[in-house]
Amino acid sequence: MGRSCKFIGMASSDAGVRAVAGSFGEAAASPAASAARFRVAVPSVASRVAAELRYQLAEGTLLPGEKLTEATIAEELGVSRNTVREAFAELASERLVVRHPNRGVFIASLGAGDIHDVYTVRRAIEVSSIRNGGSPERIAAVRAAVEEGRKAAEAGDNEGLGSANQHFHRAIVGLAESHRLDMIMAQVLAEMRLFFHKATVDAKFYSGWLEENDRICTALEAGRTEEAGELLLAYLNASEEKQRSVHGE
Amino acid sequence: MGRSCKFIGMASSDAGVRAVAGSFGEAAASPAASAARFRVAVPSVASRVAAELRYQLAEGTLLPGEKLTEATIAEELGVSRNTVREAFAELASERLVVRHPNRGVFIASLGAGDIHDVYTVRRAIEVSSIRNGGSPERIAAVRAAVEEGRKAAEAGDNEGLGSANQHFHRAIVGLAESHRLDMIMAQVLAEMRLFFHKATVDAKFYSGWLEENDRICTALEAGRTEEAGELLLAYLNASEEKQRSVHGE
DNA sequence: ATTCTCCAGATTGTTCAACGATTCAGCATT
DNA sequence: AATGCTGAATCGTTGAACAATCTGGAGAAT
Repeated sequence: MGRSCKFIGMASSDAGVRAVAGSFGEAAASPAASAARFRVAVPSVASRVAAELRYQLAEGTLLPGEKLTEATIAEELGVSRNTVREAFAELASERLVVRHPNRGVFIASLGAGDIHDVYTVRRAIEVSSIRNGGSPERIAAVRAAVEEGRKAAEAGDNEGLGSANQHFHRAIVGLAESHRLDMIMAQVLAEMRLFFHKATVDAKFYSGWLEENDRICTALEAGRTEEAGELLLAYLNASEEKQRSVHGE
Repeated sequence: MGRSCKFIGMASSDAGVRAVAGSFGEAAASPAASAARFRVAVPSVASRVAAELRYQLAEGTLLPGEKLTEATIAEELGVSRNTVREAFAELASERLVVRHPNRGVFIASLGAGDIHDVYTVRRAIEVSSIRNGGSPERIAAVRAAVEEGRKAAEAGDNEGLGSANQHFHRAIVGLAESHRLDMIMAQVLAEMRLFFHKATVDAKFYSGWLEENDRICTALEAGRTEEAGELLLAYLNASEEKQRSVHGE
């Protein structure tokens, strides 16, 4: 019986579209796709299920370590078990869930080692991106993220503050104008979001990096990319240290 | 009717195992998995199908742009269409195939833009890894890859030469001891393999980088990581340029 | 009391068959 | 030549089924 598909449209911002965006994002790559450039992006049901789960995951409805039962989710969302399975495959490829053969899929949880690992990736791609500078437009995007953070701070919007920080770092990676780097960064940030629910938004946690971001951005605008890279690196190291202290060990 | 599963075991070296390795590779991350640490790694059928396709892809049996029909492959490999579908999802997440909704999946092909993109990723993670040095064991692994290349050159083994080069660069990323960076590198290399079939192994293509690798490795061993990074960066830039010239535009 | 064996219940992995939806190519129409 | 239609092929999704595997506990053995 076809149910009401109540989860349509509540996809998590960009995640839901990405799966489909990938199918026409490489217009230059596949000649056959050049004709259908403006295809209407209607994500498959599987992708929407994945998006819904991503949403609940970012929202904190689903907690790390929790088990996801195929049948349950299939019924809850009114889709076939097979479709849920495809959604799981999608999420597993993003490391948001872990598959244990014959046991099921569990929401991923970052261990102490993973924290260092994630920050290693961030150091690699963020510092590399900023050291090579970027077009004026891309630099402007970085500045915009700094402004966004400042406004959120003034408004006392803690939620917006965290999101602005993510925009800042995403904008930095954006300097490189590399689709693949953007994807990697998005994935890493998604993994970290999973984690932030433990280290609940700590007021002190965000203190300080507002001006830090400003300084980094200023150095970047002035063309002192080497200095910007150093500042960013220092920030990432400090951030990792903070995370580690918050998260035991 | 259960067929003979003739493709069991012919998985492409590491690719086939990786999907499963991921399910118990994070022993520290998921506490629940600690008990079943030594589980026998029997990849699911879907993973084996994916491995088989990866193999044919690396082998050149399947060419970029080619279409993969679900039903055909399902019959050829004696598995269900649904399973093939899961395999496709796996490959799509690795960018080895591209999904066109309602049209099918096609073997990915790298365009001019993708080349630059891929090299941007490599510059970011390889240079970052080498600049931070690494443990003696990891450095020894880099040296081993250089030796492997030298021996292959002496033996006139062109095939082994290319593979040694990949080992070299993988060893460099290995310096960072980051599982995620390793995965990213493996994926990027897999993508490039797809591409090399066009720029058929050109003798001149490999000329020069043998000593280049040696010099990079020597600098690394001497602790001159900054210099090693510069050399590596120069190599990557030159390599990208070569690729671009070979590949039109 | 601890360990071992074994069994029943639950969940996953995989297959199969079916149906609507979408695309594509060829042909007819204007 | 451009447009619109029709039919075949393929994809997306569903639902049901079955074997394989895991889980947890009851009972037996030490």
